[in-house]
Amino acid sequence: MEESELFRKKREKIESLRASGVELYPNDVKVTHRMDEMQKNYGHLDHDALAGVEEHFSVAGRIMAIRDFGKGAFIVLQDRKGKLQAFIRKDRVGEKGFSLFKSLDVGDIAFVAGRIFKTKTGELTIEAATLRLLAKAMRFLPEKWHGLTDVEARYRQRHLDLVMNPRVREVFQTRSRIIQLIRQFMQERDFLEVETPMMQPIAGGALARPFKTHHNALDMDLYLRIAPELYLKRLIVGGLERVYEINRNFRNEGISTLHNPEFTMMEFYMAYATYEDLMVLTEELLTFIVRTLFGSLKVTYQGTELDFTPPWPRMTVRDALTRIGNIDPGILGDRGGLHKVAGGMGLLFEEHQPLGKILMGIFDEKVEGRIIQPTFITHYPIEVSPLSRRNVEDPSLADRFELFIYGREIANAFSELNDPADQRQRFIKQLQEREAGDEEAHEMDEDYIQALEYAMPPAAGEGIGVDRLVMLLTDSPSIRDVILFPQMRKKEEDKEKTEER
RNA sequence: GGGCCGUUAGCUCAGUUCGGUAGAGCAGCGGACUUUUAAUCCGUUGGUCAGGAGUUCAAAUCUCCUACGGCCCA
Repeated sequence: MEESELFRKKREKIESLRASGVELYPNDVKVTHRMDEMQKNYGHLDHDALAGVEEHFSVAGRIMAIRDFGKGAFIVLQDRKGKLQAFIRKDRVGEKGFSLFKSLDVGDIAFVAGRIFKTKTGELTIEAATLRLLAKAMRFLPEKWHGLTDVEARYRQRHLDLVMNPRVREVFQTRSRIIQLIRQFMQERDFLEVETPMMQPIAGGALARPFKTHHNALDMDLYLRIAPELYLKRLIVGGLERVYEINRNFRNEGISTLHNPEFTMMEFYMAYATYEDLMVLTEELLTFIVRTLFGSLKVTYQGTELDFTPPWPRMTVRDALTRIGNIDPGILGDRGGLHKVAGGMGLLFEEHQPLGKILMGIFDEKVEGRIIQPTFITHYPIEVSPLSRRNVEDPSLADRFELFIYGREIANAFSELNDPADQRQRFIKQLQEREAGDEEAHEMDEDYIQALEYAMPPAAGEGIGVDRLVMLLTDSPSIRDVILFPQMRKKEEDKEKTEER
C-alpha cells in the first residue's frame, strides 16, 4: 500500500531520532504508582499540603496531549486506570531532557519521575525530574476531542478504541469483574470449575448449527462445540455432583446485536437439585452480582429501569402466550389454529413440525420481546427440550425454565433427563426431525446414552449467557460492545491477499 | 435473505438538493510563548472523494454493479 506523505515524514523524523542515539524502545524503568491512586490519594490536597510531600513518584503511560509553552510544557499521561498531568520545565529536566521532550509526540509511551504539586488551576501534576521515552509511536492517534467513533474502525482496531475511549475500558473491566463474581459465587457453593472439549465428534447439548473442522492426524471430522452440556453431565455421572464451566460456544448462525458466532456461556450442573431450585439460585447469583456492582438492585439499561429485587415473576409458556402474547387459549392445542396464527405473523411451519415448535415460534414473535423485567418462563414443550426431564403431571411438558430480561433470553435451565431409555427415544425423535430437514435437530449420541446407563443422579443444570448479562450490566446496546474482538467480515484488500497466497 | 442509511485528509465532519478547479477543525510541519486544561497566536503541508463501470464537454455529486459497516425486518 502506498504510504501517505504524513507517515513518510513521521518515519523520517523517527529514523533521524534513532540515528541521533535516542533509544526508541527501552525497557529499564520501574513504575511505582498508578494514575488513579495518585489522584485518589493526593488529588484532594492543596498546593501547600503537597509541598510537604517529599515522596518521589514514577509513572508511565501513553501521551494523550501535549501543551507546549516554549521552555515548559504540560503533557497528559494515561495508564490503565486514569490520567495524570506532568509538567516539564527546561530548568528542571536540563538541556538534554528538554530536547528529548521536544521530540515526543502524542501517542508515544513515556516515563516521568519526580515530585507532585498543584497548579494554579488546581490540577494535581507531577513535575518531571526525569523524563524518558519508552516506546515511539509510528502512527497518529485519532482526534483528541471526538476520539474514534467510527464503529467499524472501533471493532477492527480495538486497541485504538481502548486507547481513546475510557468508557470502553470500563466495560471490559466490568466484564472481568462480573466473571470473577460468578466464580466467587459458585466457589462459595462448592461448585468445581472444569474445562470440557471445545472440539467434539458430535455437536450436542443444544439445537444449533455447528462449525466443522478436521483433525489431520486422526483423519476425523470434529465440530466446535455448540454447548458443553453432554460433557458436564458426564461429570455428574462421574460423581463430581457440582460443576461449572465458563467458556466459549460456537454457533454457525447469523450475526446481530445479540449474536456473535463465538460467545461465552456459564453453564453449571447440580446433583440432587431441580429446575425450581435453580430459579432461586439464579436469583441469588444475579442479585449478588448486581448488588456488588451497583450497591442496589435497580439497573438502568438503555433508559429503562430493570429491577432485580427477588422473587422474580414466574409464568408458564402457556400463560405467557395468552396473557402477554394475547393468543386465544382455545387454539393452543389446535394444530390448524396454531398454523393460522403463525402464518399471520409470517412464520411458516411445515405440516410435520411438532406443535411445541410452532408454539415457541409464536412465543419468540409475540412474547419474548415484551418481557422487560426479570421473569422466569416455565413448562416448555417437551419437543423443543430433548435433554430435559419430563414433567410428572404433564408428560408433554419439560421441567424447564428460561430467564428473560429486557426482551432477551439470558438463561436456560432444566431438571436433567437421566432416564437413558427416555433419552434414546428423544434422540430418535430428533433424528426424525433432522431427516425431515431440520438441520438444528439433535444428533444421536450413543456414547452419552451409555454414560447415562451407569446412572446419573437426579440433577438440574443451567446455561447463562455471559455476554448478554454483561450487556445489561454495562448498558451496552450491542453484543459487539462487550466482546473485545467481535467477528467481522474480511475487508476487500484482505480477501485479495488471501487469494494471492 | 429483504429494506433503509452510510463510506470524502491520520481522526471528526462539511460539500451530494440543482454536475462546473476538493473544504474546515484537530493532528502534522515551521515559528512565538515557563502554571496550561480541546492552551493560545502567526505561517503551512496533506486527497485513489470505498472500488469498478456508465451517462456527460465536465461526476465526490446522476445511474448501475461490487465490497465493507450501521439500523430495522425475516
